[in-house]
Amino acid sequence: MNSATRQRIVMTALELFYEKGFNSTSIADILSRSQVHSGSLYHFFPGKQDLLVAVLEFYRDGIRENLLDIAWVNVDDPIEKIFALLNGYRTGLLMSDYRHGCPIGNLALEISEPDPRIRDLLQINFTNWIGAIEQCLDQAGGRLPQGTDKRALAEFILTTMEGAIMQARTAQDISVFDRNVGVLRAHIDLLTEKAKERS
Amino acid sequence: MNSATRQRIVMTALELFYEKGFNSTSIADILSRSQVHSGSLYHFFPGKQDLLVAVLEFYRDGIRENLLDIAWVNVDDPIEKIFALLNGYRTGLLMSDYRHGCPIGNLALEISEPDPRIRDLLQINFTNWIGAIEQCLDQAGGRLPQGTDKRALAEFILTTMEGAIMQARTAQDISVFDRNVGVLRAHIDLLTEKAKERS
DNA sequence: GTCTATAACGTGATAGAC
DNA sequence: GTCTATCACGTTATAGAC
Repeated sequence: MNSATRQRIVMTALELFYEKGFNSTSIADILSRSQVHSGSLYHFFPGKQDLLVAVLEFYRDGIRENLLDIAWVNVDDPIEKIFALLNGYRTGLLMSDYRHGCPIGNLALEISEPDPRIRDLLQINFTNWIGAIEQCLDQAGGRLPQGTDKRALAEFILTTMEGAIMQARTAQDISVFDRNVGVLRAHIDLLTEKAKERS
Repeated sequence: MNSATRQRIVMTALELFYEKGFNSTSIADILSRSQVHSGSLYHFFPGKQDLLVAVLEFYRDGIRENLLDIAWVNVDDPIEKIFALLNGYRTGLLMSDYRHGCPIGNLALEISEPDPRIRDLLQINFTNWIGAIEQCLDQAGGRLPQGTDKRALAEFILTTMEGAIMQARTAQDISVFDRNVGVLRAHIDLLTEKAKERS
């Protein structure tokens, strides 16, 4: 079930979907980059959609070790964890010359009529990301005003990330990303200031 | 140059790109829905990319009358104009059963290697939108703290809109859109409160 | 499980009469 | 400018030997 070939296929598909999008990636692209032959691929995956499912499952299962743990190395403060994660996407943009944004976000906008498996997997990936941020906000506990809706704020942080990436990619200019994150930082600062006043 | 046929082709392409995306829309789709024959289409447009250019030019040239004027009917307050515009996208999501997000945002994420014409047109469409919001913020003048970077805030509002749409579409749930707009509203309220303190 | 060969289809695009 | 017919190609997917 998890042969080396299968893994290579999934990782290659992941890369290509990330760089070019799902529709613009052909099976032939995947075959040539992964050095696998058509028969092998179709042995593991009935069709292209199933390949996408496998990729989304990989993201879902690896969010901790492939994303969060890497971004949070040497970062302890829960608020700074949030900005460290955003900074990871910033680095991805720069390193890839604006080809790599957020893999889930790209797919979420590209797939207009997803089959239910795919829609659910996109959603669970977003939900897990939001959940991780919400945990940070919970840990930041008293620094936020009483009654702050931490779930809504976590969703808003995802929103900021996705929107900032979209604009930076289009402009091919990181400064718009930085300004967006700056406004988010300003908002969180206003919240922490407000929390201090009360105490 | 602007025959009825040409217009019908452009409007049909606009609709289909909006609903299904650029790559997932075939020339055949456009021909059948617009009731035009292949020869006519290729008479006006050398290729599919040129059709996208025409669509993006239509958005660029019509932002005032097709978007802003409609959203701002009976809305005078500059801050409320911002939320009225966001509410227009909310309505679009609901009316289309989450198929219609932001046409520019969708294309911006879908087109991974745009030719320069297309990238420039995506960018100018974003810039015009941001500029309209910035004008609102300028009009709201003294209600914001001195030294507020209104351009950055306008970019951030676009970010909020795009991210909120992305999440609402994926979840097929308008409440996440509303919560995102709610956090944006809270941020702007905090800014106006802060401006009042000073005076 | 892996390989080669190829089928079946949809795609963007063209030719040429009218 | 519009129409029909069709090409050349790339696509997903399959067949069948090994």
